[in-house]
Amino acid sequence: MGDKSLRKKNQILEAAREVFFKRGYRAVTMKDIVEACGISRGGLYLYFANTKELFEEVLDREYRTLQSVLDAPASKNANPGEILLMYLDEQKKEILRKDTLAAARYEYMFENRFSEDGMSAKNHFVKTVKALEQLIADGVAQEWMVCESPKEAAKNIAYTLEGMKAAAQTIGISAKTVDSQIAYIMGTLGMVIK
Amino acid sequence: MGDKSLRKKNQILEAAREVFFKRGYRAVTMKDIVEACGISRGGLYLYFANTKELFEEVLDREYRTLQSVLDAPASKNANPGEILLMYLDEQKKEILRKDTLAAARYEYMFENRFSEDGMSAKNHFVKTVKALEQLIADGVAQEWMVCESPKEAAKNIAYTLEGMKAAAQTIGISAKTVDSQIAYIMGTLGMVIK
Amino acid sequence: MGDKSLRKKNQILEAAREVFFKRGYRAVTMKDIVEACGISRGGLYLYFANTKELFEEVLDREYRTLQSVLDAPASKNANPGEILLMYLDEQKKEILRKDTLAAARYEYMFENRFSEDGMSAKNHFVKTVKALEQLIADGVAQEWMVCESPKEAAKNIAYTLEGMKAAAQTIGISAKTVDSQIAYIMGTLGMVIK
Amino acid sequence: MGDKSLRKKNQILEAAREVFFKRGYRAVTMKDIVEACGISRGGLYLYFANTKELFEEVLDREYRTLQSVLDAPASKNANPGEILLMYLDEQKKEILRKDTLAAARYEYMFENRFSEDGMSAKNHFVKTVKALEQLIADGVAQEWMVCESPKEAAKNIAYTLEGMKAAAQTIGISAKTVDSQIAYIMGTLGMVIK
DNA sequence: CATGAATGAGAGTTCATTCAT
DNA sequence: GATGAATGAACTCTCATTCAT
Repeated sequence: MGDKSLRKKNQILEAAREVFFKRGYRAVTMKDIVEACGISRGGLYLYFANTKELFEEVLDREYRTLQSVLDAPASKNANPGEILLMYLDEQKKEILRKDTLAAARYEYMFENRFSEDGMSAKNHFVKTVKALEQLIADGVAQEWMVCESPKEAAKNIAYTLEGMKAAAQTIGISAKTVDSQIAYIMGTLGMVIK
Repeated sequence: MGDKSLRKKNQILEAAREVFFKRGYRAVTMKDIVEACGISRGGLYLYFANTKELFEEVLDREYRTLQSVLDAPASKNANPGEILLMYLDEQKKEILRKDTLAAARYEYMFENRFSEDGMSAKNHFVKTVKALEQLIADGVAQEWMVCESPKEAAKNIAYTLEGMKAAAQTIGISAKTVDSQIAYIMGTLGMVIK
Repeated sequence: MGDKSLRKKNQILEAAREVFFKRGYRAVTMKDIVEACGISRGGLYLYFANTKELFEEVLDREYRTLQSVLDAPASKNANPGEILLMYLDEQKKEILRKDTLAAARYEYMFENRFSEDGMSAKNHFVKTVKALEQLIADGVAQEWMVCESPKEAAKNIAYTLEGMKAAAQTIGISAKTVDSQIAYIMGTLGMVIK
Repeated sequence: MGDKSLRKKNQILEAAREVFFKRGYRAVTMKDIVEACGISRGGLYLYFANTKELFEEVLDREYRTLQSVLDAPASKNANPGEILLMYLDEQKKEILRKDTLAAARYEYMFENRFSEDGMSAKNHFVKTVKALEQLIADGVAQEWMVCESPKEAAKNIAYTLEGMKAAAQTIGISAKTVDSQIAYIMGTLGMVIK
């Protein structure tokens, strides 16, 4: 695939992200995409066979962008508690951001829940839990935190965040609620937000 | 609407539940329902105008069934901690049950997240949180539990459960994980499962 | 058909007239009629097999009502010119009346233009032309009017009225226009409206 | 829209005209058109959204064709009386032609009598009346005709023609009758057909 | 590579008509 | 006679997908 093709593909993905954000996953038709990115009907099929394939690439790009933020070694001189707080603040932004693909992602995952396609989401989850567990274990070792089962605590944080994300897309959630949940989580680990 | 009509309506709702469970919300067409309950194309329209209306009634029935379990005064001689545990066990069943409408429910909620139709879900959530808060407050007052902010703890439980429900429908969750999360929750409230 | 049946039939016809007036001929469904007269779906079929049959009876009733007005010997002491004017005034009312079945009648006639069903309309037209011709011939004989070919004059009046009726149902017509056309017609017969 | 598209559109319009002529306006379905012009179901929708849109374009074409005949400067060396006669002869052909859209046009107009869509018909009528009025005024000025109110005479001609057109589609009309009506009209203007 | 007209399957919906009660 | 639930054919319209240019 040439350079020109790659640029075109990126154009499509950007326009598609907008469409998926606005209309979710299932409601989106190839026609919608075609209209949104001003490409020809047949032309789109040269790059993507269907909306599923398209969405998967959109999601991939999204994950990569998010991951790069999270993996950044911004934690040089920070203690585990500070790092955890930074992570939770990042998640807060994600929960509350307006132009999220979260709803579309859920739709996609529900649709493909019996197939293998949800694996990348699962891997992402497992990875996150492990990182959190390590963080908490470190926090306990360095006596910043109090926790008997870092593994369960990590999972609990992950599920709580997942629950807030789902709620944000369905029944709604306020910034204040997210804040107080963050404070509560920190509290269960024996830390207090200054 | 006569007695016979009501019976028919119930038949349709039962068949429809099966279809929604199998295929989610959006993928379901009136034709699917028609074929599932051996009624004529036009006949179905005598009872329901579209899949949305149908699904809302299916969901209503579902809520009523669940609610009746929760509202049951099974708590006569139980202390707050025992009641909470019973509630969490009930939720565990719901999280793990195979024939759940959860995925379809999420699809429905995402689809209608900007309209008023999601309100019943929100009310259900708020109600649950209030009940949990009361339970924890009682538990603290009777010195069964330790908790500085019952309100946040209640919300935390609700979001954790929501996160596990969402996870169950997407990346999957094991009974063991649910059990250990229940234990962890009880632990944060200063209780230990025997 | 018993007395009760006849009453029921009349009820249906009255409700049906309203429906045909409001929605024209073709747009009307048996369902519309059923809903308008509060009879059962199957019940309606005991009296009328379809909307065509129904409309024909509604039209028949209408003709009979109109005819009775026109045939009335209101012309005792009137001269032919006065009678003609009276007739034209009657037609003016018909042209301008709001609750006319004219549009539905046209629809019906166009629909059935190749069948025998339009004959009653044709008979009605021929009868009217003959009466007008006689009137004009009398007027000429008694030297109230001037006309070389009463037959053509009569037809001309009939077609002009028909044209105004059609116009009233499509592009609209004002009372003033009808008035001036009546005056013009009288003028062509050498008469002047005082 | 390319050249090929335009040709296709014209093909559709021609096939559609045939269908509308045969079956009127309301009875025509998109399926009828599809079958008549050997196009695919979806293909037709690329050009026309519904039968109304289609019929309006068919009618437009028709009007344009008719108009071009009337606007032709065939009147170089003709006096007003001769022009009027030519016009009436043209109308005679229209009244009597077998493959006319008149019936469908009436159906369409009745159907849309309360909307703005009937306006083009009204404009057409008004335009015709004005042209006739001018013709008669000229005829009177040049002493070919005798008429006290050219405006009313013009309207009378228009309504008479309209009446004959309607009659042709419903109760029928013979060539002889149209001829004698033309003669009568000329007579009322003080002219005699040689 | 790129285009966009064309296809046809299939969804939603309505209605005349029937028939067991 | 009277009811109204049930039927199934038919209609409108949309969309993923193909294919000649």
